Amino acid sequence: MNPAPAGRATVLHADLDAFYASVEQRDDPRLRGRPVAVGGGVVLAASYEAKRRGVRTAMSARQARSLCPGLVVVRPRFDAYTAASRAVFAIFADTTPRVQGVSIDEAFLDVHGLHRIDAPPVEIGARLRRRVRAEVGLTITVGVARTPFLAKVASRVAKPDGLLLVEPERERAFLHPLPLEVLWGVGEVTARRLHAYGLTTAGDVAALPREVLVAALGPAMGRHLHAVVHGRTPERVQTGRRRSSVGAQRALGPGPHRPEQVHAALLGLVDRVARRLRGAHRTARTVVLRLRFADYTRATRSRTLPHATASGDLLAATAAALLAEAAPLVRERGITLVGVALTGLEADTWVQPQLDLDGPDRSGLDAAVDAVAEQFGTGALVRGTLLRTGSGLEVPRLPD
DNA sequence: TCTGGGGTCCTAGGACCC
DNA sequence: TCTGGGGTCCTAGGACCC
Repeated sequence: MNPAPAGRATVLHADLDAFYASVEQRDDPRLRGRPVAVGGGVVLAASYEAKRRGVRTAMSARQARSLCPGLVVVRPRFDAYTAASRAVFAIFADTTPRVQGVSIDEAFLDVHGLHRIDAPPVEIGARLRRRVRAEVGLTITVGVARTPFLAKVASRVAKPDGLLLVEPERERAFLHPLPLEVLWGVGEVTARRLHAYGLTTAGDVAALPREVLVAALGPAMGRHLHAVVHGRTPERVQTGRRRSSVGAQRALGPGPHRPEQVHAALLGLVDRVARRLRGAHRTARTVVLRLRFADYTRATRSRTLPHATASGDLLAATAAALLAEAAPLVRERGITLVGVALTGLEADTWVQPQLDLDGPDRSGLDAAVDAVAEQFGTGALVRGTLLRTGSGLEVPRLPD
């Protein structure tokens, strides 16, 4: 962080506090002021009353209860969280057109240029907090800084129910005393590696040459961390990014599970993600099967198709083939979780469903066209190009 | 401490091509 | 003859985020 960096603090990071738990406390007055965890077997979110007593996300409910005897565990209500998130994001969009959603409960807002007609960034942040509280009934913390990364760290430090501005000339003074775990992107493994070198703060890391970090952590993480502790991260908020994968998974419990059960669970998951894929007007090229076993080891198997598709049948057949390949692993280790992800997503200018025209019923082109209409709606225009018998049809989608 | 469900990005080896 | 270097794609695994 050489001389004071140019640029002004015009990036906001807005992050709802203990989101799921706060929605539960908002909707049920009996939960207010009490330690609350949302989840079933595992804690998905904890209220600040619970966090103060050591309850953490991803902890088992049993462990959480033993740490915090009065803990109230409530089942998640995802519809309520989605609705609350939409309401908050509507306020974001009303604040600035340049919003980058990070997850269901946080976003970056670029308020560069708004101060002339509106107010300084800190005041925009303060007003955002008032509006979210008044209109949605939730508390939100806002960090304001020159870059998204610094704004994110600022909101972490300011939580809960806070507002923190990091002025460009104070970045080093703000960042360097912080424990390195606070840095976005430094998790358990990286923190442990750095601790092994006797490093505990961001400032400790900043004292090291880049080559040392690269040697210790690998090229990407080493370069990233070096840039981070010297305040050199991108200044732009990235709007208009599209998701690059969709997935679903299901824990099956300790088992043992019969192969037909696993197969049926997988088909249910494929059906779900294929629907979401089509709902988003996207197609996918790669199917990834995710497995977890009784010994908590994991495995993935993937297959890339010659063409992107949104065909539920083809995706299901591909996933089933991957599961069949992994059958020996499943038998030996005992499966406890099955998941499917679709990657290599493509835009929806056209789709190429792979239809087996030489299938057992030999139903031919008409049936194939019907299947396309059923899957993609009558808005799909069938061009009718038979690429090769059995290989598929090109189906351009009409513009909305 | 025995663990949910949704994502992003990076690494490394092998195949294949020029 | 026998062996270079670079690039891309695919597959599997891992770290990290909320």
